[in-house]
Amino acid sequence: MNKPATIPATPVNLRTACIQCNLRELCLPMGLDANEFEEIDGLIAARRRIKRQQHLYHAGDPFEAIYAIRIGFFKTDILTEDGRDQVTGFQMAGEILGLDGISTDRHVCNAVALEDSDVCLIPFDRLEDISRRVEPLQRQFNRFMSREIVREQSIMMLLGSMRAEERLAAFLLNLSQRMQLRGYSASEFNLRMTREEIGSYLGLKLETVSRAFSKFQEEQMLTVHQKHIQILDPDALRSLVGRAHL
Amino acid sequence: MNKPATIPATPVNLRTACIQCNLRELCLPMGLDANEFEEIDGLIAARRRIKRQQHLYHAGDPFEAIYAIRIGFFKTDILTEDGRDQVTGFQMAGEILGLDGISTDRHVCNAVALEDSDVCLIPFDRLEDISRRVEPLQRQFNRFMSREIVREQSIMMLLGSMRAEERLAAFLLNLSQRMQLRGYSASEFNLRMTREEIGSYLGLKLETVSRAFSKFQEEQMLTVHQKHIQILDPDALRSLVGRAHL
DNA sequence: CCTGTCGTTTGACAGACGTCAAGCACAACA
DNA sequence: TGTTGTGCTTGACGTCTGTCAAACGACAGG
Repeated sequence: MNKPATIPATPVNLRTACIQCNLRELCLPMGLDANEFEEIDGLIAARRRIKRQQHLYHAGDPFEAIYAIRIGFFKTDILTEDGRDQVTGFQMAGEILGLDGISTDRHVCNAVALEDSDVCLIPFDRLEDISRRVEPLQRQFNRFMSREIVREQSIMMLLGSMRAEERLAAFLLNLSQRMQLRGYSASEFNLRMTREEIGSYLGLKLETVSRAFSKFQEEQMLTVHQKHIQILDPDALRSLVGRAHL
Repeated sequence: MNKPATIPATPVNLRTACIQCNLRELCLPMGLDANEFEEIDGLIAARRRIKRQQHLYHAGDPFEAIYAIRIGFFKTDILTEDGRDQVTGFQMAGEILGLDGISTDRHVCNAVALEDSDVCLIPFDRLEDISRRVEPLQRQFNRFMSREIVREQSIMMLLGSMRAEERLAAFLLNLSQRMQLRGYSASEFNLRMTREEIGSYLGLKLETVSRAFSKFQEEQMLTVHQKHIQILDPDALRSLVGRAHL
């Protein structure tokens, strides 16, 4: 049995990592042409395998690289000295981890795998370097940063102006849409996180999340069994989110 | 939609805009040396004067430039179709507006001046262009994007895990610190926004904000008269924020 | 198979904040 | 100086969500 020492050797040819990756149209190299793919050769320094419940990085770690998720599912969270703890996001294949570390040269949050995962390690100075030569990569990277800003704004909206059931509905619809983008069913999937983690992300207690699930099930909007979700009436969920509460 | 008619002519020599600007150590060109200042010549395309209550841009406007605030104070907010409205941030001199527009080529939120203001218009393609040649500018810009991500994460923490008084305390301390950075008093300043805008930002109703102010005043942490704030006991505010609620 | 643990569900209750309403302060303006 | 409007304060009350507690199912280890 081979225990992975540090960064496990990968048989993958990293020189063609992105070209061969079937996530390339979701991920950083989105929209690059053949020539440009040549140029971003060497963007990926390594692959790293992270087992369930392991950290990819910790808050406070020096920031050296960002990570593109190839396979798996992560959460990011922050734990403050006074014991406050909050999940700041859930990330899936094709999404980028670590952008918050750029500002202070240290990671601000923890990144934890919620299932066995596989990430591409992109040294940040290398990314900056190549970005200066490959305009579309620069453009794409800026878009990713901005997209993260927009994503967080929508969480702010959610936390600031929605009630429990609206929050959960918005959360499920968002998950559903991201699953679909990756070729999975939009209506049926398994949650990778606990009720407590959902609650933490949505600014709710786990009991409230659980009650909301039960309510949705009573009202035939979906079925829940453990982590398995089947959305029966997405429009009902949408109308929940889209209705200003009086 | 009251868009400002044109871009008013400015007598300023824009070729030396940043060099002569006393905000340069807070703003994008932070840390650039003399040579690099030469190179970012022409980064600023124009200045724009925005009167109180006027929009700098609207949600949905095509994204072409970001804005550096020279003088003044802004809020950004989002108004959804269903009538949900939320302030997503308050920005002061030296801070950058418009980063959220990069991802979709359209502005996501509205930017409204809360007092007569003056901004530097930075065409985004020009910024990208110069960033490719001037590494410190690229670096600095990436940091600004990342800083915005971190800022929003801290709002998420606030909205997700703090109670009303803690939120207001955190808000006031943040304002205070930013005032101080700009050479103003950390303990005494005027709010530029209404209770309703504060509430919207903090995910609270204006009455709750008002009550929290009154409570703080009763407890001698500060004095409030209208928009004038004097912080008497910053440590008391800090301990409010830093204490996990049981 | 039993047992302990963890995640979840559900109920009863309490408290923080929202809602609604009235009245006040201050500024703009006639 | 009076009037009007906007923003703010304060009170009474309702409700959503948090808190505390009990019990259940799934799963892992002995």
